[in-house]
Amino acid sequence: MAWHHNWYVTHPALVEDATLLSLCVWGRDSTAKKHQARLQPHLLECPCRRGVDLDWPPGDGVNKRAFAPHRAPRRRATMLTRLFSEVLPDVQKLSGWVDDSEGEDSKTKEDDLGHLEDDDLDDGDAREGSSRDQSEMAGDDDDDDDDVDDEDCGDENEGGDKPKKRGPKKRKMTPARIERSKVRRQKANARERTRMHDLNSALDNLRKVVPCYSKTQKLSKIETLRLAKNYIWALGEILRNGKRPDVVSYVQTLCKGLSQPTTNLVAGCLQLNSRNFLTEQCPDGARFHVPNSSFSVHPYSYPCPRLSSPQCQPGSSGHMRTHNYGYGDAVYPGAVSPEYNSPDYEGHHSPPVCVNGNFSVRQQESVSPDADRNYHYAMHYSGLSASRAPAAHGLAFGPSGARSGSAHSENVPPPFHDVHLHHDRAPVYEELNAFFHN
DNA sequence: TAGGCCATCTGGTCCT
DNA sequence: AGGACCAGATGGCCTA
Repeated sequence: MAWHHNWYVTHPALVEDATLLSLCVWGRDSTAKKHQARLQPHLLECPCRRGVDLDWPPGDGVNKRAFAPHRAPRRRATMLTRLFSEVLPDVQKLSGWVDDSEGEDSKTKEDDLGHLEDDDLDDGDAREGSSRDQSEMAGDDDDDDDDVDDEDCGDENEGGDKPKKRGPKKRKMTPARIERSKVRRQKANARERTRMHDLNSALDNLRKVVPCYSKTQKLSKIETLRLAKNYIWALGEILRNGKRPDVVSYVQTLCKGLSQPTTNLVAGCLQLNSRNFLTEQCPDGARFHVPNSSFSVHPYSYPCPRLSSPQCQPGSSGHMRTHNYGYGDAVYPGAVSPEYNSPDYEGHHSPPVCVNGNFSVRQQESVSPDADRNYHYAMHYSGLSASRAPAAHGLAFGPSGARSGSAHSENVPPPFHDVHLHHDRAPVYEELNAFFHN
């Protein structure tokens, strides 16, 4: 459904017609009705425009973004609503709450989104009312001393003889009450700010542990959540299937539902990071070979503007290379050479992600005895190549594994530090470790 | 300039 | 009463 001017147009091909209709109505053109009749079956009036005199296009000085058509995206579900609609079904399946086929999965998602779209449209009405209510509430606040009278007036205006509202009467707003209310509001605002900052900090932490991390080009909130969901899902699939994933399906899983720019970013990271894997594990290496760091296009590559930037071109001082971060010759996904000077890429903050199925354990930089007693460190799906990182290859999961991984612990980048698992999960990872190292 | 993303303010609701 | 959480509204910033 395309959005245009004052209407939702149910078919993109009708956008131009809708434009014409908009202009006719705006210009009080007599042909407006004719156009409207023709388009009627395909139009849905913008809910927030109902009952409002048309003033399109808005003149100078009018906040065009506040104007209905441009506010259309805001009718979409909020981030959390979307998140739940997208993530919850997968999480449920992953955790065994529900069991359905893959085919039904995508259908369910589409249905969910469809519901959302429908709800969004309906929401317009609700919001209109809500907005009206809010403005009335605001009016009450502004009119402080008259609020009780206003309320009574409202009743009289509507019904005349209607009985007065029952319930507690609003207390008159004295200056002291207004002041208290103000202070309360300010405190609430401060709390809300803090709360949102905490939420954002948590999201930042999440950004650091999903497969693609860049300090300067941050994933958006919703994309971070989507990628995290996909990442969890991909890891779950590996556990379920018990075999190394195909690089293509791994990338596809990670990029499922992501926007094109994010897909490019993630694919770029994985392409970069899988370089080692690709050249070592593909007998027909040419298929995935990334010659001279130029990241030539193969059937599964994604065009990444950043990767095609001059900095990334062969011969430039900033061309991308894998980077030794002090883990022997470990190659970290997202890691780039120090020679890659672009501040945009902070590959070393990315978690170890790999498509070759090798796990490794990261040890905290300095582990207190207490921490060591209570936790062992999470396994990461690592980009360590078996042949290039023999130390990592031999790591074991669980407490002993954590200790064995401490050889390079001082080099662990900060983002990994707060990732740890409780001991009661250790057997699972030991089992995993055994599997992946057989 | 439209659209995406974000921060902030705000009022409502629920809970303690 | 007050805090946590939520969602709507709004305006700023950035990018294609």
